Amino acid sequence: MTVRTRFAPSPTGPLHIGGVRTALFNYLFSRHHGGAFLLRIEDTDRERSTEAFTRSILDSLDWLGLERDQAPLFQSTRAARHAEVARQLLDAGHAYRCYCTPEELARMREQAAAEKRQPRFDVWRDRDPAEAPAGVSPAIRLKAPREGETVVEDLVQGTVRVANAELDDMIILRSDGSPTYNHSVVVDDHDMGITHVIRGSDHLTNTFRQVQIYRGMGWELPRFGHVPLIHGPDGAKLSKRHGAQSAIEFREQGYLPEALCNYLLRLGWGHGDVEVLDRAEAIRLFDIDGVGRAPARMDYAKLTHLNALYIRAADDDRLTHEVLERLAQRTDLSLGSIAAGRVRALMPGLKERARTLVELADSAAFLARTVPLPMEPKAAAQLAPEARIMLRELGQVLAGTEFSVPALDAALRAFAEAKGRKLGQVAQPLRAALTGSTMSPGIDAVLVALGREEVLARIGAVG
RNA sequence: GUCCCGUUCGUCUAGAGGCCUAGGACACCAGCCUUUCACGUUGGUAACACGGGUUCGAAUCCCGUACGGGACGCCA
Repeated sequence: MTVRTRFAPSPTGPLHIGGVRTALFNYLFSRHHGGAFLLRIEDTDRERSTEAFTRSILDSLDWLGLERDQAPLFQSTRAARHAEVARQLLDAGHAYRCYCTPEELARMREQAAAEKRQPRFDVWRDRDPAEAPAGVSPAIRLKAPREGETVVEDLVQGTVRVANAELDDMIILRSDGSPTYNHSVVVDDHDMGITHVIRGSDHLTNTFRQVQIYRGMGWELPRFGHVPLIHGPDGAKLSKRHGAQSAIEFREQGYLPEALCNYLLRLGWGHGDVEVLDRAEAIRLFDIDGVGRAPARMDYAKLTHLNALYIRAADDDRLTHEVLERLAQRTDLSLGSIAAGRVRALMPGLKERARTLVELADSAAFLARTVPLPMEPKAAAQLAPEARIMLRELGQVLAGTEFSVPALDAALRAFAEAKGRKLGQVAQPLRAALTGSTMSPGIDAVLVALGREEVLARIGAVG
């Protein structure tokens, strides 16, 4: 049997971090087993679903490199098929028409709560349809079994069982003829030939009821795998105050997609002591049975650490492109081809020090400034009168030095020695003059990236 | 409230009855490296929720308790 998985988001918001992980697990699982990974957009809630969110989700999946094997299926196009299946269930006696009003349902809910049991909503289950009130269009309810138990062999949660007496008769077709979530999911998963349903564990209890539809239709069950949810650092539901939540936000905050995927993969799944895995390794090693059962907390610090690793390993041209795009958003810089060249030239030194693309761009900003540079207070402190005098002399030396790292390094050391100073006492004022900061990549690399003309201009501006 | 699921360092995890004096990673602390900041490197603090069983032996199996999460919609 060829494995077919799917990711089925509803376009009522951007792709959430939990969704990213669910999509990733589905993707990795299908790739690991040489199967297919499909996408279904669950846009049956016409009120809240938007095209913009659909696009946004698609963009995020592309950004993450989770490519699908077929064009997405839009659930809203399948209403007729859902109704058809509901009709078949009705004809086969597995479902019935329910004429309850919302008020009656509320009353049943209350009563069940008072009796400390689950509501069943089954008053029309055995009632004569002839008693149906005129002018009320019925919803269609599934007949849940009353005796025995339903057992789900979950790939993640293990054997999960519930007494059938706990099950209610859920609605599969609303009174307006539209399908409910639990119904359309089953029909679509079946029709799409999905073999493995990997989704958030918030759907686990739905599964017991969905199973009844498969049984009623005589369809083969897919395997289920319910992965635990992601919580915020404090164990509570992930919320805005914790930090980024959607793929878009992580992207904006300068995280690389491969770092986010690596982090999310390791969250709730482990393979020995392996912490860093690229996509190929992930596909090779991932399997659903290795996923833990307990919810995991989001740890932004660990993600950031992983991101730093991936930035260091990333291609310089790619990073330069990302940085220039971010710098272009800023109004305090003069970004031209010269500055772009400097960014590219200094990228090897810059990327060693940045944990996110935001930090990387910030650290490169000085390359796109014009004199006089804005000075951080600590940098200004490096430029005492005698330091300025020293820099003027140093400028004269640099005017005649070859602009290569070895030559500049030698020149700087010779200069410091001649002045009876430590190298740091020369490098720090120079760094301040050139960058406006006390932190930067190695000073030789900065000199080379800036070029002689700009270096002398910046030294002149503080002298 | 009812049902389902879970619980190893602060966090993510390794661990499938003896290999555990419980390993790794992040974070934290200290040292080294050093032209700054990082990186790197060396070392350190730190966990089997609790209580009963089973067993020669339990982090690993069973039961209970506590705590946490999820689900209980004509939402998805």
